[in-house]
Amino acid sequence: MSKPLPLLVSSPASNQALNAEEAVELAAAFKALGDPVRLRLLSLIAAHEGGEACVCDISGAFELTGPTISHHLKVLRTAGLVTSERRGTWVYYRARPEVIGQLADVLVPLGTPLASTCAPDESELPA
Amino acid sequence: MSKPLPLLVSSPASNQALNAEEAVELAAAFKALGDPVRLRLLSLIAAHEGGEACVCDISGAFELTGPTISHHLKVLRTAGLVTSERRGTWVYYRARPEVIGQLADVLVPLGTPLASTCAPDESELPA
DNA sequence: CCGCGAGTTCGACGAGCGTCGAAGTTCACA
DNA sequence: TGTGAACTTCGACGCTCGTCGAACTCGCGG
Repeated sequence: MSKPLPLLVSSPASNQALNAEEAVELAAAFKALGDPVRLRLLSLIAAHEGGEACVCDISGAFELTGPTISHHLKVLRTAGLVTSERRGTWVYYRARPEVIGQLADVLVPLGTPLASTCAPDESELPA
Repeated sequence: MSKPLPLLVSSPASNQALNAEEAVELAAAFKALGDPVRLRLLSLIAAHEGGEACVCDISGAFELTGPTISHHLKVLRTAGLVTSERRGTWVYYRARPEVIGQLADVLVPLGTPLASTCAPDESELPA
């Protein structure tokens, strides 16, 4: 693994539409969230005491085999949504708030179509 | 099509982990966003004048055939992320802020593992 | 050194997804 | 009435994905 942390590069400024490259990066992250198991895994990790959890802590919540859980965790890790660290016998996973926060930042403007810069007409000026 | 608007049912309260049902609903929406084309489509629709766009307005941004664009729009519509309305010759798409906002609301607590509900002081290290 | 428990990797199988061309539908306009 | 434009639906093609069992790696305890 020589992966230098897949931090997204999406440019900060815009109620503008995403360009193709940004979309590819972001879609990869959203795709990782597009599975119920992975979404719960991430949720369980984030909600766990100390913000981290080892596999044995959370695998009991699923009726899936070990390899499958491991596979999903790998997808989350490759997408940059979690980090993993081995400590003795156990491997601990931890969410990456910066990356997840970027995804939320992308959704917010899509959920507020009329806000921000747009046309300075009579709509709703922030005074 | 007898689809009564797939509004998500996810319960509002929780820095708690998602349950299985919530995860299935939310993952379906995230999966719809897990494709670069669909992400850009949604972005283009939301960024378009008036918050709506007809297919011919946005299909030029892709090197894809009409059927493919139509397919992706259908996925977005089935996921509840957009609505469509025919007006004369053209079909106009519009983002659904309530649904998209729910997705953002799910990501925010995952991106702020230590914050959440109580504990009004931001003592980062509880031990 | 040896065995065990925790996770990961490997290989395979079926289901699902993205894409296209062709055909169908709906509306406007002459 | 009929011709064309704007989408959508249909059927098909490869490729990807989620899942599993088996085999492998790593670290601890005896």
